[in-house]
Amino acid sequence: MTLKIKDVAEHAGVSVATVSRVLNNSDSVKPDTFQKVMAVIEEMGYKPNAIARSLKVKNTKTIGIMIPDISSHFYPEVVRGIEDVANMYEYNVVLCNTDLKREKELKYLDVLTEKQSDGIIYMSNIITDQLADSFQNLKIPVVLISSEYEELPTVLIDNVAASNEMVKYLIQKGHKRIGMIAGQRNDYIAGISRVKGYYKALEEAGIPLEESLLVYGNYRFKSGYEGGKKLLTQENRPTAIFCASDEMALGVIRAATELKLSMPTDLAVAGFDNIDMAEKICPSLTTIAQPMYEMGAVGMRLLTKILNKETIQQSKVILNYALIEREST
Amino acid sequence: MTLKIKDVAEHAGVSVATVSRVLNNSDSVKPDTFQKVMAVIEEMGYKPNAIARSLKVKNTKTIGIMIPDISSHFYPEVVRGIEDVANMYEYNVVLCNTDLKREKELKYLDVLTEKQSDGIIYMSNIITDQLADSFQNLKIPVVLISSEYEELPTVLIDNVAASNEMVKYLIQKGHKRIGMIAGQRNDYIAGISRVKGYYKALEEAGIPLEESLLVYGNYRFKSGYEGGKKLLTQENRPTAIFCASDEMALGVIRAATELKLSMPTDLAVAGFDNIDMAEKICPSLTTIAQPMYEMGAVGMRLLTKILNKETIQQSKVILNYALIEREST
DNA sequence: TTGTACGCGTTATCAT
DNA sequence: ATGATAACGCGTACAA
Repeated sequence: MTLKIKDVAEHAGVSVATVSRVLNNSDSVKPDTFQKVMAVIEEMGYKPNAIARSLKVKNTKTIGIMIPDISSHFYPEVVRGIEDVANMYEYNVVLCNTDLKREKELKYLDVLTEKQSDGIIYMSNIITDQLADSFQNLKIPVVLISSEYEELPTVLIDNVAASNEMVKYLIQKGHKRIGMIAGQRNDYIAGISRVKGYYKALEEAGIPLEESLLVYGNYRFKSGYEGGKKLLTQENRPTAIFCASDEMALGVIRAATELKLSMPTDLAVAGFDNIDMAEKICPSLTTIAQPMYEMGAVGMRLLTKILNKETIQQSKVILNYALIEREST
Repeated sequence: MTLKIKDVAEHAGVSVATVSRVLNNSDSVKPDTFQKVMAVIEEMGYKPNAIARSLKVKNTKTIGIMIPDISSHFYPEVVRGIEDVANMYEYNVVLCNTDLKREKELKYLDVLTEKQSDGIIYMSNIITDQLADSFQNLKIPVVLISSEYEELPTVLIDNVAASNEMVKYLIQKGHKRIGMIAGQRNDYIAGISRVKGYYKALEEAGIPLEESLLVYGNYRFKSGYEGGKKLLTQENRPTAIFCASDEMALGVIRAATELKLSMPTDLAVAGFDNIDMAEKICPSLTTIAQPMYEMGAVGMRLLTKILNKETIQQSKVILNYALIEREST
């Protein structure tokens, strides 16, 4: 049987109330008794039971992180940002991989609720109405990262502007036939928005759109590889390819290498995200840097504010991105 | 105020005991009443309070994962394996990034204890005696992954054999001057063991050891890059370099590229781990595949067995590795 | 098969 | 400044 507050109280010759007081150094307790109780706690190696405490105080200092898959790039860095500031505010994080499966999401929402999590951070670009419904019915606050849904608090970058800037940059480099490997069509943030920026840049430059230059992927390497093969084997191939994710850009680089195209002379490749590998591979990758760590940190900070019932001036936080020029263009 | 079991009981016209029974479908409850109670639960949208439950049943269905840094390669995949089987057994995981800092480790150990975690999975190659002490004093079970400490249960691969095999492979390829970028000197698993395998292979082939061909790094890209520069700029440079991690191998590839060496003709490079990028970069990387997902899954499975007090036949699980030949050699 | 009542380990209110 | 005690929401003997 593990030690309880009562055992400490008896050994110290005080009441449990007093022990509780020194534990939370609340109220006023005479310095003498404080010392005495502290000594006994040390000596016995007593550790308070946070579960019992939570039952009483109605918070658990625990939040849930819902992401598609921790083993996919982009997320670990964000999660690290979340955990670091969670840590500063004495929160723990429980990790939930949803694989974007509806049942898993709902199941986790249930479990997190039942375990009385104080809040939830949800990440992944696609939010269905049904899921949003569940969020609304939740009694615990939710913060979105790189997602958007009506009035829910969120932190992200301006995806349209970022992709627009990247395509403009490619145009300035002299490219006229610019292909794009886009994200998913039902993904407002990383899918639709980035295509929008691409279209906008071409229009502004007076370059006609060509349907055959736009293919869709799912952000993963394989889809980039396949999309790259498709774009590069057609007659009159593009001289530059812009990808909605770095992983897909790596796929394009591999495809180009197999086709004996050298970069950036034969082909320019640009990505999106700036995952850590972007600067490590050869050729290193020109890309849009999303402040991943910061997105996590800011998202968690926002959540703590909500949990503390502080007034938040803006519930949609737009972070800065940056175009990073490297060897691939 | 949120719903309690009592509210359900009143609405259903039964006692709280009965409601509790249908919730845990324990004991025997008449099908009629079962249905009735279930209906009320549904209708009211009642969700049990897992905290109160935990206080009573003395388990939380939550385990802690302690790793150095989720944003460093290798870990996300392992964590995914852990989470998947944790999920199967209805456990949740709380993620703890320790940065290998002693105070953070101890702090997390405390918090996990106070929050009554059912178990802990600890990952990171270096375990000090002091930390092991804390483990021993812990009342909750610990499983190690890719670590080793006396009798603590663990899952890992045979690092000596794996590195030995890789170096032998390089020798068979005709290399005589083989450099190595090793891990840390105080790291028994990924540091010392892999050097041991390297030495062994050289000795077995009758190749004399040369001190200048062995440099130490810390598994990260930068240390690989610097080590690579060092090895490749010395007179009579090695024709092959074996790295104790893929990240360091990527560093070597970058260094070699900058020195205008082409792979594998001028230089062969081999890594260790088989992180997902290993097959995506150019040249793709020859490496030792550690079954990362499986290591996590098996580790968690081991923990559930311990938690269920099942008898475990072996507390040290050695998993299979594989040498994967790719373009870099 | 169902209900009553106690206990899980805390915190917080109200006295003293 | 300190102590007694009632919650917190649930599971489970023990009774019925």
